[in-house]
Amino acid sequence: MTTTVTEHRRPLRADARRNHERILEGARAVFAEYGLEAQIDDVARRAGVGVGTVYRHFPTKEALLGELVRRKLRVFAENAREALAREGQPFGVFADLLRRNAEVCVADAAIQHALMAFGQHISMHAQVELEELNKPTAELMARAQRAGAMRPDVTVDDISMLMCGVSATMTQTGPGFDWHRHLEFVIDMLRR
Amino acid sequence: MTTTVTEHRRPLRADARRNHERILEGARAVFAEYGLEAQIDDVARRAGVGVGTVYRHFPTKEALLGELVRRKLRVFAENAREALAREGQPFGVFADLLRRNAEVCVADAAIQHALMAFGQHISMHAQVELEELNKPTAELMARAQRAGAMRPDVTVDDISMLMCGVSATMTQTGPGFDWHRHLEFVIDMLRR
Amino acid sequence: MTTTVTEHRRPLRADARRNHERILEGARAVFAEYGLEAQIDDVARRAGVGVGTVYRHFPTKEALLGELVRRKLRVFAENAREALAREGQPFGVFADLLRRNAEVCVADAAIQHALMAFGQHISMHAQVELEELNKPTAELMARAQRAGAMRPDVTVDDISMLMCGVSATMTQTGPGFDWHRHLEFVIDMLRR
Amino acid sequence: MTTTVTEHRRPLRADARRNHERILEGARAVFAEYGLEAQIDDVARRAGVGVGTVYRHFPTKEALLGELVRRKLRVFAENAREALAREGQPFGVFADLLRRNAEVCVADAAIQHALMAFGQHISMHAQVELEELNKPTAELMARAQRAGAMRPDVTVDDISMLMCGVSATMTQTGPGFDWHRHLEFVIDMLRR
DNA sequence: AATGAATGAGGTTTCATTCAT
DNA sequence: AATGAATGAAACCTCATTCAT
Repeated sequence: MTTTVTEHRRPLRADARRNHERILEGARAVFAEYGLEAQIDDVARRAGVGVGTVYRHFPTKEALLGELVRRKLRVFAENAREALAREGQPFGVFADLLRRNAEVCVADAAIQHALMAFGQHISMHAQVELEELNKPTAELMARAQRAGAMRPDVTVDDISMLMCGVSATMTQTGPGFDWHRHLEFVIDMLRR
Repeated sequence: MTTTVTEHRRPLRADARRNHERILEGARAVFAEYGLEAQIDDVARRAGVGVGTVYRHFPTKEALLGELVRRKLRVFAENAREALAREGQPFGVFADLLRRNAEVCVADAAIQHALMAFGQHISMHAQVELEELNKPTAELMARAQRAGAMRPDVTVDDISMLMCGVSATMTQTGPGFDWHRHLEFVIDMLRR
Repeated sequence: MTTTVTEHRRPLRADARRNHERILEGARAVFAEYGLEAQIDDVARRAGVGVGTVYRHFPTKEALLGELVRRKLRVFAENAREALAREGQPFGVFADLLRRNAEVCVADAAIQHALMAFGQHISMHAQVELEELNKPTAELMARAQRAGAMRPDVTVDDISMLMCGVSATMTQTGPGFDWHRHLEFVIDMLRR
Repeated sequence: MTTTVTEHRRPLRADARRNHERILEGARAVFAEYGLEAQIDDVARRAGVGVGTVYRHFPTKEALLGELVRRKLRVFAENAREALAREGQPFGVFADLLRRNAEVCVADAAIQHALMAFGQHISMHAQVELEELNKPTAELMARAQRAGAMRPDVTVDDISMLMCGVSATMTQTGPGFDWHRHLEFVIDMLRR
């Protein structure tokens, strides 16, 4: 696990960095529990800091959500890089990566809401992280495609798009809605 | 295309029904334009009625969205019944139905947001409409499956789930996000 | 009991007069039940007519309340005239009148609220009825004062004022609040 | 006159307490001027604070009125305790207390409306303050009664009830309505 | 740097009154 | 004359954000 500390102009004081973490963790928790309508006050309370402190670290609610999303993307990327180092059937390795990242995702379904709600914005706020994720992902896909185990016309962007659909399922509780099943359908879509 | 007039307890007065329609149309329009954060006042203004009138017809924003969703589902169902009457390759007929309903969907992508945001609730409020849609859909699928042209393990609920994923793509504007492409992936996967 | 039909420009049609009565009775009932914040719609529903009809008969909510108050005053006056015709100890007769009118009052405590809330206005809207009440009351008081049984400095206006205090007690539910007791204190105030 | 500072869980910050006072004073003023229908926005404007601040201090209009009433009751109680320490004829001291508290009352007659309108609730929200008032009042009455200068059957609750009646007179502007006169009737009745 | 009180634009909702049917 | 749908000003309340301490 690499140290994924947010890059700031100057290095934060130890206590400031501790607060930064607590806020992010608090945000994750309350958004997961109450959805996106959770208030900044709730985040602050959960994090055990004042609202002002939250705003010192994140200029807006959107920025806070953005950071949560970016962190998630970094975890995805980290997993992808690990997969790259793994031995085994290229398609199986890739499918396992999708399964693993989906598990990461479902941990706080609220981020899904964020991903949905902010939609277009995300791609702007997380350009860098998206690329970091796409690079190893593309390589894994190329391997599977060269091995003839994956549809040759699928792209990394397609994966984002299809996984976004799986995320949508995570946030729903319709009858027969089961994201594991959705994910396996997606994996089937990619096969051969 | 049958006239899908909303069944109400008592038949509404002519002017009331006209307003009912105008409100729904206005709601569809502003939600499409500004997303779910559009306000009831906006809906009223667009519909050319007073706020009070909107509240007389729909006690809450959720109720209004619910009715929009139900209407959409009724159109889906109507299309499904028509498909049932059509001649041709069962799988092709079914795939065309999915394409056609997706087009209906994209017309006002904001309703997608509603379907996402309200998620869990919708299925409760639209139980009847969902069944009306599922009945002919299931029959179409059974035909295709009997003809050996569709995966035998797919269910109607799977279709809802997968199409919900396609809808998610409609609301996003990521790089390489293209719901037509997403839909064709789904259709390909369902084949055989 | 005299026929206390409201004087209107032209005599109302039979059904209109019936509605007039039903509205007043409905108003009395809902104001008694829900207090002054009861809505005109509630009055209409209770009366079994449309809102428009209420407004045809009473131009404003205040006018409706005014009429309710006037009716009450007319009953008071009627009771006072009856007391005038009665034999017996002048003070006792007067005290009984107060007791009887208080009972009329408590029947719908909400009118009390009206009397409180509208305060100053009432005297303007019910000038005539107030005089009709004051005339026989003054005579009864004069008798009791001549008999040396009532404080000679008490006036009719004092009675209004003191009874208004008793009414206040009716609307309260404090510990030890008992309007019967309050009334007897008032009667004691007037004695000798 | 002691400084009657509101006891709170934690001591409020200096500025918060200042606002607390300003809001209460603003409320007193606007309710006095416009009656109970004055809006929270008016209170805020008069107090020179934002609406949100009013809501932070008092979650509802009723809570605000409740506090105003409690403050008034505390002043009454303070006066009662002072009377207790005074030399002189027990009945005279008591009568003067009633006159003095009535003057306090009339200062903002609108609170009377509050006492009327909210009626039943107040007694619950001001239990403590009421007892603080009743304790010294009961002692003063006992003295006067022992001295044979006051009706022996009158209780503290009776005083509340009768003064509530006097308050009602303050809010009315009928012809001949004069609360000083009403109060003297009450005092005369209590004598002996 | 941290705190949490203050802000006030903006949202929802109500209801006396009007007006088309 | 009766109806009840429509109106919209006004009330209430919330909450992202700012700012004094």
